[in-house]
Amino acid sequence: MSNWRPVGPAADWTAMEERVLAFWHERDIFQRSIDDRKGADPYVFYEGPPTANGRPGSHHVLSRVFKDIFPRFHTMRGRYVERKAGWDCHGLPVELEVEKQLGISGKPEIEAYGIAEFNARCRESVGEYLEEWERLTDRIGFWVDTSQAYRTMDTDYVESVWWSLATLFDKGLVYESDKVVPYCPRCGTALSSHEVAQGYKDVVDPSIYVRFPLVDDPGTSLLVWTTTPWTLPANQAAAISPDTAYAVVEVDGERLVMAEALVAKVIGDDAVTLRTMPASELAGSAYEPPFGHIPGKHIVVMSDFVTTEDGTGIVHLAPAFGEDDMRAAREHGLDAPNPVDRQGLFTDAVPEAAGVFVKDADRQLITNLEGRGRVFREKPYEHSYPHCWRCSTPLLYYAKPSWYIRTTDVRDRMLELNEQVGWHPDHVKHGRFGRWLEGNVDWAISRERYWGTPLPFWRCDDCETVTAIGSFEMLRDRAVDKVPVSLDPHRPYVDEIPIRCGCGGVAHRVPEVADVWFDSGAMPFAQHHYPFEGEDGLAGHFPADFVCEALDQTRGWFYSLLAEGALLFDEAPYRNVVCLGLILDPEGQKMSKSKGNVVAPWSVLDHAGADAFRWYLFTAQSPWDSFRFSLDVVDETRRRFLFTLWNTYAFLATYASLPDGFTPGDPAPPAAERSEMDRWALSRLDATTQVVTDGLAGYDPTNAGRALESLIDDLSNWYVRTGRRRFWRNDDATDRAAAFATLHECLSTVALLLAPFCPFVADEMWGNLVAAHDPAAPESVHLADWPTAGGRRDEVLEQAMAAALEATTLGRSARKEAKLKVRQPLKEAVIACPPATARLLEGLSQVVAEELNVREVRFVTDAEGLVEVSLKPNYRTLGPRFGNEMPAVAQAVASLDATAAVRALDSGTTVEIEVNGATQMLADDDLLREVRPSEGYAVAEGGSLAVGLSTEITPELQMEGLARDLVRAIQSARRTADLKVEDRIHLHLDGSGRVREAIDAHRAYIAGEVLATELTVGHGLPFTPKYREDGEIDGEPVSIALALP
RNA sequence: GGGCGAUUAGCUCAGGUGGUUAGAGCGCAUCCCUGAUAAGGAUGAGGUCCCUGGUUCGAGUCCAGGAUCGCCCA
Repeated sequence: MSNWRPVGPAADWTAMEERVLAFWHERDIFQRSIDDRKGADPYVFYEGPPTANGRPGSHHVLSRVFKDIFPRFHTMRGRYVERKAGWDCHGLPVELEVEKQLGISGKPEIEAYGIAEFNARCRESVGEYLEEWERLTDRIGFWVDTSQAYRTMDTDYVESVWWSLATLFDKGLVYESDKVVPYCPRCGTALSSHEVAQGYKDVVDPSIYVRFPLVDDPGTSLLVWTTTPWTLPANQAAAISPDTAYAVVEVDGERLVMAEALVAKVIGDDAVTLRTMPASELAGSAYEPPFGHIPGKHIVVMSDFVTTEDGTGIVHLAPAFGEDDMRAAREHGLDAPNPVDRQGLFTDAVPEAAGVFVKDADRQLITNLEGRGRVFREKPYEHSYPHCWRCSTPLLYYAKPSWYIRTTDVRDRMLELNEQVGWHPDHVKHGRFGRWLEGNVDWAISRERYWGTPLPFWRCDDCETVTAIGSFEMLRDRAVDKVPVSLDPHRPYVDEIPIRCGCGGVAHRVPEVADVWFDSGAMPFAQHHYPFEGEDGLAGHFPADFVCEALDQTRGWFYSLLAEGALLFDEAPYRNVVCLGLILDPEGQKMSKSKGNVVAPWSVLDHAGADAFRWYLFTAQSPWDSFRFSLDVVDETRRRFLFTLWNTYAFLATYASLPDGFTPGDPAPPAAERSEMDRWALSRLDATTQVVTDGLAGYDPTNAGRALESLIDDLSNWYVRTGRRRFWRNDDATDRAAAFATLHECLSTVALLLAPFCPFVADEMWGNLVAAHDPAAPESVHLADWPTAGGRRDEVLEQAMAAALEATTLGRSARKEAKLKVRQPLKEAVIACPPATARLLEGLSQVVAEELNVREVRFVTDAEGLVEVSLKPNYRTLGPRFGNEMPAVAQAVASLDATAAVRALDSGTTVEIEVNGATQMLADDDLLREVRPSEGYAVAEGGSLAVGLSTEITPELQMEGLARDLVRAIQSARRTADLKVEDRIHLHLDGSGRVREAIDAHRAYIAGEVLATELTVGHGLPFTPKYREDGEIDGEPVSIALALP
């Protein structure tokens, strides 16, 4: 009793996927796949939390399917793989979105609106697209538990983050410092270096060469170059390079001072150098500041950071607006006045531009300078300048107090830990990521914003001591007033909870919130509310075996995870990292809404389905390369791979379900006793199982997938195509059983191997191939164990099959050349090849004969005139032996009598050649043979063999060809008449004399092929036909009539 | 300006440790097959392997320099 479900064409792939999805939900397959492995060795996966306040795009599908494939694989391998989803909730992106919704902008307007209400809106906003994210996650088959998702805004999560910040504070790793930081005046907050990294843009700024007239040397000016004219009002000094020579040059009657090396570049050939001096001579000179309102020393100082790569070798110092400037100012005891407010507007200290945004003030400041004859030259300067990664406002470098984590303390440790991580691609370890770590600077973690984890630091109003609060319990203990039971640990509520300081005073929370990257870097412990819950701590949850994100996360999540892992646990938080490339449009341009080249994931899913989408992403190229993505490429994937797979599967299911078919478990000969084709298929299967296993274990789905694709191609286009007859109306029941058992095992195993890649079709196949027939088998492929290679690898056989394939290819080529169509049988094919190849091919000559439609395949390997032989040197063996004598060797080989040499080699002796006067012996291995049949055949040659076809068509062969044409015509008639494959018919034929002759000669063959239980010939129909047609074959009239018996 | 990566057919990509006809798919052209059929297959055209130099008997592959593109950083 067979339970085969009919398999139609792969027309509606998405409907199949929806069906499988429903099955998973109904039977709770995902949860069971985890629960089944409870107690097993855990395989830890961390979900890097996306922010769900926007629609998911195709690039999210990329990372989500890569996050899916390895956990699925390791689950099947027997590991316990929990998969907790997560959502990043805090941060500027969310605040900005809400600002947009509310139609407000900037901090003053937010505060006017009210922080409590504003944060409430933020909380709502992060869930806005949650439903779509979950729907997409489900539809692409990303198995992750969204019902237990961690959210960085949750009270428990925040408490864990507090614990970590307080721990670091108590270790002395947190400090507050006045530093020049990249600052977004619109958002009103400093940005961390990894945020700055995301916002570089090429812009054109005005650059000017400004005169700083020397006080003691009227008519002489320092020449200073700057690309930020707006910083000139805050000028405090001019810096020069201590190792550089400076020159006084005369230009158009004035004297200018600059680095000697830059004179030609800046002034040109007109410059007349009056004298040069060492930097030390220039140091200490006083000059007239560009703007006079802000007091300062306004002298020349020496500083190491000054170079002569561009500019004039004299740098204007505005300590409030540059990191180097600030350091130099400290060295030389200079002040750092800051005439710019938090919105980036000039204060009244700069009357020329009071109230103007600094970047907009450039023009009027330059005009002002020009009016006073201070501008030597102005030219637009194109450079890349950092912008706010969310709102695109140009960042200012700006001195202000910020909170820092002393990551530089663990820099070396992070480098050590990085050594333990398996990076994919591996060059990231010492390249992009390693170099980034080497240049580590302290992590600026404070943000003067609203929607984020509040820094758990309370500063005493009296003694200014800072206390770090590491838990809500501690907060309750220390709070001046009673803390509500349902505390929302966000602003403004925590701001309103003063605590008692040790000095007896009262402390208030500092106003800042934490960098969102600190939140996400805390997920290994915060997602489990560590250390507040459970005895086991992080056992089984740390470190991760595997994380995966886009390559740009080297400075983002990959870094924040490692930094927090090193600081808190002295351990690398992940063992393997897979980096993913960008999704680009077909022209290689970044997808962006403004360009209108975005491919929405839903359009791909609705049209091509999730399996095709996934397969494309896994196999198109290495994951870290960019994807030139379009619907077309996914569609091509589907046609090429999935349809081929489906056809093969449909073939098996269709024929197995016929009365003479097959039910899994039917007795079949052991693999070793099956035919060459079967053993070859099983050998290929075992080889592929090994490659796919190794590939996935090594985080290389690309080569694993490609190996699988090549197996499917072999099965479809060689094993099934050449073996179709074995499955249907094969009187040899043993052979039939062997064929079915082989193909069934191959496809069942393919379903297992494919399960992590294309979980839908894999489960669909599994259901029909395995689960439907075996009550003991898991009902879903995702509950099954990963297959192991069966040890049936036979490399000699695989080599032989490759030769057989080559022989058929060459034979077809020869047929084409001779214009002999394949349906016309020919007498023989002659395969000329070395004896070793012939031995390989002998067992497969039947297959070759059928493919080429020849009665006989003959091998010619000797040198008796049937073949022509030529010899070439085998460079691989001879090269190392003869080195630079190789040209002479090649010449000697060419002049050998090939026929005699081959005869000698075949009889086991060696061949002598003379190289530069010395006699050398060559063995069989040292010479490559090229053999081809002699005259009288249509020949095609390949690398190691040549195939000749006898071109003579005897009347007998012609009859046979005609009979085959007839069969084809009758089969076509059967189809037109809408008969079932297994319907028996009465058949009546008529035609010319030659046609009748062919029918007489091949009567049994024709009747057998077309399932005719009765075959009559001649005029006048002996029955009422169900269908009839008249036509021509090979120019001969033919009429066909058929009826059901 | 620095780091990392890439550059192979019209397009998308493969090409252990150097070895003498550089491969596949798509597209194109010409065909074949006909009970896997709303499929399948073959043959062919198409290549200065980015450029220049070097190492070597021999370089798509190794080395140096350069060009272009991308990402990251200053």
